[in-house]
Amino acid sequence: MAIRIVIADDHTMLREGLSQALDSIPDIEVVATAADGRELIAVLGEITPDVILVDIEMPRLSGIGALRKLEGAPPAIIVTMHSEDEQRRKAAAAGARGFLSKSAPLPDLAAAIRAVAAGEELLDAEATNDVLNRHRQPILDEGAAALTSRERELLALLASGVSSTEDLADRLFISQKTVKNHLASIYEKLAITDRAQAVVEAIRLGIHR
Amino acid sequence: MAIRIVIADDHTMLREGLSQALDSIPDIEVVATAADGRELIAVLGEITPDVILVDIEMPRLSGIGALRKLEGAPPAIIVTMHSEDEQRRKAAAAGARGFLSKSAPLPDLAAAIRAVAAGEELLDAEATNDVLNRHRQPILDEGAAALTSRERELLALLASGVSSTEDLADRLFISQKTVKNHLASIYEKLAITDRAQAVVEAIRLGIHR
DNA sequence: GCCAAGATAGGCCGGAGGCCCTATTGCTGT
DNA sequence: ACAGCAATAGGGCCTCCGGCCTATCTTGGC
Repeated sequence: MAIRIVIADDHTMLREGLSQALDSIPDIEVVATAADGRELIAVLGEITPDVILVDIEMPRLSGIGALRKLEGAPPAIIVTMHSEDEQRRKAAAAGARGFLSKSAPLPDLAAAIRAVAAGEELLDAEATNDVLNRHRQPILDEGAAALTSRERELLALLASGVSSTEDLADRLFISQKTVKNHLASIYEKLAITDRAQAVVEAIRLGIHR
Repeated sequence: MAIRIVIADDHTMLREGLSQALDSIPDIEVVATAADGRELIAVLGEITPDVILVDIEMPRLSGIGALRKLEGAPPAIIVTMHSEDEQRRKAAAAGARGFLSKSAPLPDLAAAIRAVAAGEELLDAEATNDVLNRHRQPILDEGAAALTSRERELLALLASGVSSTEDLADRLFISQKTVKNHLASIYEKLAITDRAQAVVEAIRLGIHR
């Protein structure tokens, strides 16, 4: 269902931080991480993700070096600190399908992952922006995508701890009856049965605030 | 209540990634981020966090440079990619209270934040490990810390979507009555009233899986 | 101009959930 | 030895929640 990715970066703070941030996006799932090129190769021997995110600067075996050894591996997005054209060229030559700076915003990274997972390429610096724009929207599950705006509002409130029918009605300026109707509709779409499960789903789908 | 921190790093992926990862720790709250030294100074003009995390390598104004201008600012932890003694020395001279490599594991970073917030120092490379060990445990809210192991188990199940009394009882091999008793005790300790709010709190406190 | 879908609101009913009590067993620390 | 607490279990009560249906009004698409 979700796009399964592996992250390779030697700096734990970036690796684990990015891992949690991406994992919290509903249509992206981080299935493994690696601290250098060799670990990445070992990981890909065990599991096959949809996309891999690879840092260039890594000890023992660099990202570019790892890609060269990984013919036919999952499509890779090269992520780097100093994004010079020289490195972009090398990355492309090593078989990368995308190229992004670590200074790129997270939504762009998410869009790049979706784009590459869908078979697109992000190597040309000029064309990249257009490709990203086409993949801005998260691919939600079937039910979640069918939620109406009012249902999302209600769900966000629920996920913030407003659980009683009365409080929900007051916050949305509607009758308690309408709150129940919306909830029933949410339950059906998300295939759940009560408010507690609704909170679980709301948070999983990133419907907050 | 929670330790309020600000993160300064020019690479968005690390900044935002780390921000989300740290924010998900119950006793840490990221109140702002900055993309370079000048932004950091501007941010600290507006708000006063308990601890600041500062990268050294940043455009316009480096982390060290920013610290030199920030006499009397909140205690700072310097975070860097290449942790050489030379940099550690400079960081200490600029008034930093802690020094960590970006390759350090996240739990160590969290421990460092707690240590510095409590007034300790992490500048001596050898002593750092002992200090960190003294701050491994997250500082949970009063109520959450009082939860028993069985209550945590139940809460974790709830947060995974097992919401009915019957299912909870079956999963824990206890009677439905005992489930209700545990829940009542959880409600009291967390100052909440129902299962939906319990899910919100469970996830906020990191009680999962 | 019409139909579908969303937002609103109501009724009715059965059962689940929350609240208040009591009680037993076993472990832990003093 | 005893107090305290965690874990277990039960009874009774009453509210609120979820399921099922109907209905109106508005909006947007074809």
